[in-house]
Amino acid sequence: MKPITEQKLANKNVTPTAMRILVMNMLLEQNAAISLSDIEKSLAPADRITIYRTIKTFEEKGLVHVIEDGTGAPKYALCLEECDVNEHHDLHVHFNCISCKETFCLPNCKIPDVSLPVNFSSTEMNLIVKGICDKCAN
Amino acid sequence: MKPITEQKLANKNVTPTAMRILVMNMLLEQNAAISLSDIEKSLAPADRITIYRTIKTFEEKGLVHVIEDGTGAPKYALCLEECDVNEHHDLHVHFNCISCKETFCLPNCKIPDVSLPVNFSSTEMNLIVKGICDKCAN
DNA sequence: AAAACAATGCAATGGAATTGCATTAGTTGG
DNA sequence: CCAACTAATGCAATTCCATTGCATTGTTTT
Ligand SMILES: [Mn+2]
Ligand SMILES: [Mn+2]
Ligand SMILES: [Zn+2]
Ligand SMILES: [Zn+2]
Repeated sequence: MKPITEQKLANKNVTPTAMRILVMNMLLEQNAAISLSDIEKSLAPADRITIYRTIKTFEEKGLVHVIEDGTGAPKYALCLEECDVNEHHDLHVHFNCISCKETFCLPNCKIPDVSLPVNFSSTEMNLIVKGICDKCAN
Repeated sequence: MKPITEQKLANKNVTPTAMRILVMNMLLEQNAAISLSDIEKSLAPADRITIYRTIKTFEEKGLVHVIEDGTGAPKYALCLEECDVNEHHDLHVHFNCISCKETFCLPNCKIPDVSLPVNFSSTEMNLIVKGICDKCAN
């Protein structure tokens, strides 16, 4: 097992089983967010439900965050270290390229403050930008 | 048929059938976005698939916009007049209250500009804010 | 009225999320 | 090391929702 994989799992008290190591390694290799079925295909013939539960566990433990990019299929990407069981802190923008269909985390692109109507208070924000990514820009 | 209902449908060249009038009236009564199953329950025993196709038609014709609020069930709300077949122009923030679970359009709350990384360009943005709404505030 | 087109209702399909449960692997106290 | 317990897995089954096919019905056009 790569040391980084081991560390990621250990940091969040997730016991490093074979499947979890496979999924974590796959997540570490990505430069875009991936869907459950992406993982299933890549890890076939591994059991679909075990993958599902692995991702659920990762999500609960603050290892990955879900990105609803409007394409129908939720995508997953590794969290920053600061995330934990109780709260995710990925307050960055997510970008869905309408050309290559990839969804990226933009960790340096923070969600700006918005002034809500009076008596509304916010605990969480989610900004999806659609457009053309750098690789697809002509 | 209420004149406003008739007008909404006529404006977008949607022929006013019985089902479409029912659904449009229901949408007009709401002060929060509603899901397909909300409509189904409210209009029971009307045919589920016809409701589904009605909403699809409304969406395509620029009568309603979809809100993916992260709750799993897509919500629908009436568009502003400026929306049309080719493009929706509802660039406002959507708010999902974690207390009452309702999802609201905040038409006066525009999505702020974000500075994307170099060579990324945006065509569309979607901002969901979660928190406590005015009615649920302490 | 006939033909053409649009909308509907019901059946059927398809896909993905979720759960139940029996089995297997891993951990811990004695 | 063994028994007892807990965690993780694999497979079947369920549930839920979106979507399509098709025959029927309603509407518009000529
Ligand atoms: Mn992210
Ligand atoms: Mn809206
Ligand atoms: Zn791209
Ligand atoms: Zn509320």
